[in-house]
Amino acid sequence: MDIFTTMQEERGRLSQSENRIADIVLNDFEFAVNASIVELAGKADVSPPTVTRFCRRLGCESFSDFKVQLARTAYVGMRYFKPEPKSIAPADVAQDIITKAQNALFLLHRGLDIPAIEQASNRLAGAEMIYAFGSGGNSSMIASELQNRLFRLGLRVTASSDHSMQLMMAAAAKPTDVLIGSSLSGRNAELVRAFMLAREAKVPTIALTQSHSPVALAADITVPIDLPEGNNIYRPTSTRIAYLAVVDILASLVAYRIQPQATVTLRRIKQQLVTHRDGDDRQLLGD
Amino acid sequence: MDIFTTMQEERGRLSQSENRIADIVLNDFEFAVNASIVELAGKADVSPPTVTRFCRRLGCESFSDFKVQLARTAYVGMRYFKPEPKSIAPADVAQDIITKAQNALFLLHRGLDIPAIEQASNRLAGAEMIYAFGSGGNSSMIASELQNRLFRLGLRVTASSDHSMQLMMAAAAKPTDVLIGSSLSGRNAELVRAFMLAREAKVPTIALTQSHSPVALAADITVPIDLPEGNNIYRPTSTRIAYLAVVDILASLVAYRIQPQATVTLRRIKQQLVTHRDGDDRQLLGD
DNA sequence: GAATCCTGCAAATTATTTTCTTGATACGTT
DNA sequence: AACGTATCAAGAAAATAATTTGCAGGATTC
Repeated sequence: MDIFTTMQEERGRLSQSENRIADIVLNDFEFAVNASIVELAGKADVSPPTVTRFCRRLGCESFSDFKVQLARTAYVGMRYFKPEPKSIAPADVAQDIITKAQNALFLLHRGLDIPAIEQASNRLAGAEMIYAFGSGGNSSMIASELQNRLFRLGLRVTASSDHSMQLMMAAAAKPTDVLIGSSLSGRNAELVRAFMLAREAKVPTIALTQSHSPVALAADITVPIDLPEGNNIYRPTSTRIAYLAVVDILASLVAYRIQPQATVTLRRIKQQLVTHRDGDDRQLLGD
Repeated sequence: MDIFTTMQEERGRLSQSENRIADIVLNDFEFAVNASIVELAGKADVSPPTVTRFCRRLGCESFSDFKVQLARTAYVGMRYFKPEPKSIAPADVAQDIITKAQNALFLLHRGLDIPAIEQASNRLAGAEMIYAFGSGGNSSMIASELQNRLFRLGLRVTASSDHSMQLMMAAAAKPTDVLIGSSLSGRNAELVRAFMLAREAKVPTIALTQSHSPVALAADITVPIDLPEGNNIYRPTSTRIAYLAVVDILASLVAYRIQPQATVTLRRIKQQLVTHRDGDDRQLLGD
């Protein structure tokens, strides 16, 4: 666990002096990582020993250990508390976007439901046919990414972003198939309907979505992805990056599970690309 | 600049004692962030003052400042030096993928050519029509992402992953249009050809690709994206995430540039989605 | 052979932690 | 209700540990 989370969780259980320290660290992180124990104590209006005790309570060895822990999570974790970019200068915009993306990955990792992912990858690895569903600019990309990643492993996959097709496919699917759907908001009603249909037909379903959302509830297995969205309307979706990472993880696990088969297929695809020299992802298959 | 890069760059200019310190820090990072100056000095077989001088030379205020800097970059930067995941246990695979993705973002940020990005976004903002090209599972995704992001801003865009279409479009484009192409490897010959065609017709071209690659050389403006690929054949493309981030940055800058127009279009699209309730990216337009 | 630079020693300084003590609060007892 | 005791927080001072500075010897280079 990282120190920031710990600090926020412990917040209630701390004494008032300790809370003041926590406040300062949380608010003025830059100051905190650079300050000595005396400076920090001074600013919080407490004595140095209190700071030491504060660090210990948070599970650190010592004050300097605390600072290291702090600096450690800072790069990613901290920025989460910072609001919008300082300016719209290109460098700031770039930094903001990259930071947000890193943050999304950070938070994703924190909240990842490993057992669910494992279960999902097992299902996928054993499926006779996989249907990947998603609509809207973002989820449809996830769906095709699933297709893209899984077909390379020698699996039978089709992706669809078309609601009507999704319903028909869900109706046509067999219990030995798997239906996997993505919805960033978790409120894609059509996808829910497709999942319902699948459920009636005993087709296993996997959802990549926000937990407790309608889509999540409609699926057999949910791989929850819960991230706060930034609020700049021009700046969507570091969330999408988190989804892609999840697809990456799923595909990797499936690959490990069906290793021999996958190697052969990959080699064949690669051969194809090298021979033709016009593909654009030779490198991406490894070299 | 981060301390790791600095350390590696300074490596040659350091004295032997200092080099020994650098070695230890580079190799056993975990030890280094936790050690006191005496411990570190002991392990490197030098005196504590030498360690202090070492830190100063690297541009740090003091030893503790050095440790903070170290811990700071560690989360992302350090992992870069670590090899493949420890095991194929789901949790390790997940961590590996996420770390690699964060790393890609980190390296992207480090190597970002801001002026090029700014230039590119200006061109895009002023284009009468935008053609977004990319082939192969990955770059075609980038192309459609460009389309997806830019059309929301009220720009005229079309994306194509079809070589023949690309050539025809390049031939049909006017000097007031812009052609933007993505190639992860930089060796997509067809894209190079399309760029050549565009050049003849004085159509401005933008490339998202590896610097110094054929594609980069064929374009007017190159936004270089240089990242080392991991070598696990099942594990492609934290690179793709970096490309997406670049698209995000470009789109944001374009948005800022044409603000009033963009707001209106976004509102309209959003209206559309809310009314129909079946889209999946209401949130992604902001709220 | 001179100058420069590296390096460690010892001293000085600074930072951190431990110990001890005080004061406050809560709880149980009369 | 009042008193006493236990418990805990928090600071002061002392002790300890860590870090830095100044200085001098030694190596290296020109």
